[in-house]
Amino acid sequence: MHMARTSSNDPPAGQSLTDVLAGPALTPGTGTPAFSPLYQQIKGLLLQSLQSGEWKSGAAIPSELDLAARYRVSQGTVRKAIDELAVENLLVRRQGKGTFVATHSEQQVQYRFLNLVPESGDRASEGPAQRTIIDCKRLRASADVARGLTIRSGDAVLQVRRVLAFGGVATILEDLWLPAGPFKGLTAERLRSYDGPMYALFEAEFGVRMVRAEEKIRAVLPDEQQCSLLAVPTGTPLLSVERLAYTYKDTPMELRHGLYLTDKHFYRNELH
Amino acid sequence: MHMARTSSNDPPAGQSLTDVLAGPALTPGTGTPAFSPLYQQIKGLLLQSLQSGEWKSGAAIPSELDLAARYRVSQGTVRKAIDELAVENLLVRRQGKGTFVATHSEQQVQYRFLNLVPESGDRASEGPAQRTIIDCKRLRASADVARGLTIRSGDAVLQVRRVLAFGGVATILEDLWLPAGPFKGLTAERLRSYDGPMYALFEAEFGVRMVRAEEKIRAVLPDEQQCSLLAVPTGTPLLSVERLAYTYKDTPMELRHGLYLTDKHFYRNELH
DNA sequence: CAGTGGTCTAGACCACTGG
DNA sequence: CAGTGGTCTAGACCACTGC
Repeated sequence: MHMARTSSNDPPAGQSLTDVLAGPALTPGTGTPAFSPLYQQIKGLLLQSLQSGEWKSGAAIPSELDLAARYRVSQGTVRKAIDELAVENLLVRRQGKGTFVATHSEQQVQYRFLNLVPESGDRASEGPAQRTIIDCKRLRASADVARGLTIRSGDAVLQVRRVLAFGGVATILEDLWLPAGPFKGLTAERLRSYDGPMYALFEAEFGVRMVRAEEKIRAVLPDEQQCSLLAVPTGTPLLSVERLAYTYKDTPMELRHGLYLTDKHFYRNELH
Repeated sequence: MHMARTSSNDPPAGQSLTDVLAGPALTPGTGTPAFSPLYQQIKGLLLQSLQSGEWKSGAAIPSELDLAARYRVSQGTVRKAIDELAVENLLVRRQGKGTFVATHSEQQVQYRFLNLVPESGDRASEGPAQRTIIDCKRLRASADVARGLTIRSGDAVLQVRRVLAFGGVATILEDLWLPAGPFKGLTAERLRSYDGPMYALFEAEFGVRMVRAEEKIRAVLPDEQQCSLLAVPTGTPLLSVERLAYTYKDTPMELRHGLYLTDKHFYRNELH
């Protein structure tokens, strides 16, 4: 078996890291073992603890020294693993306090996944969004929805429709599709009674943390129903935002289609 | 003067880093000196060398060991500085070869700042864009343009208009505004004769490297002229993409307004 | 004050590239 | 094979938090 480390720097005997790893991690199709740095393996273990729910949303994970002892590696190595998870927004470091599991239920990151901002650029000025749940239905996945969520066509899904308004002006119309399994018990009433971002509710009620998402954006003209829900005249161009949101391990957990009125707002993006 | 390091770990006497730094780096408004880690200061020096043109686009910068010797710090410290610049896409690391100044003139990153992708998701399949320069005029900055580029209203700017087509289908109509100073001598002919991304030409001809950009995206309806240039019927919704591109030191160097036809393409974005 | 993350060093060794 | 970036360790000390 290929090991990441075979030098004299190996930790003293005991339950070494390689003992708890699954296998040699071969690269399929090549005869050469895939080199996997120790910190990447640690990262995988941390990810596992996150996914398994060992550490709850918003809670502190063990200190770097504790983790180093647990995995029998140096602090620097777990640091590097945590660094990457922090960059990916799965963990949040707070100097002097500890390292915490990222969550959608904090004021400062309320809109982590919403790139629509008011013309002024200042979200605080327009105040919080007014959320209106239109309905929440259980139905069978269409081919499109099934493909997005990588489930079988016809599998049970929940469809949520809602409108977001800012300063009393309806601005976003959204349809969401969720796999019925992980979100069993979700109702329109529950959605209406929850005061906070939907992803925060998903964390709290269903233990589902959205970690990453991809969006496909187009310009479209709304149909009659969409016009009436957003209270805009026909012929008003809207942003169509199709989002696929993933939880850990790149598992798609939500398909979302949004229509954004970009009259007084715009979709902000940063390029690097 | 506040120094980042005052411990016994200080390097031996000689031209230490603090000798070459400008000042104490106070935080305005507070009486406490701003703590600036060594690697951040190194990062600033590297940035300076990039900005001054000491290292050309695409060229290798000195090795980590060389830089460590130059600045009299450990390899790990310059490593951390380079790490950040690599994350920001200012530098590119290549194991075994060296660290290079990022450039827009490489095949693999041709479309670093263009988020429009074909429906298939595969850019290679549609081949390279056909670029048509419509004109390149020298004129006086309007209030809007001046505000974006943080110059004075009425200052000389260059305006470029072009159309990009994919597979023969006009898809993007763009207007660019550039400060006339840094881009002195730019003509429509020069733009037409250059085979490659415009930002690559900017690097090669004017030493201007675009490093970062912000985009504001809206859905709009094109006017008559825009319709004819893109060969779409009136009433076709288009993506309006307003980009402000920056070079080093957060200096805005280009204002760009694009209209994207999202019929067979979409604007792709990743959320974290 | 103890405990946390953050910085810095010095040195060893590994993986990769090219002559 | 020498030179580059990449990993890992061990240990010291700094900055920040909260009791």
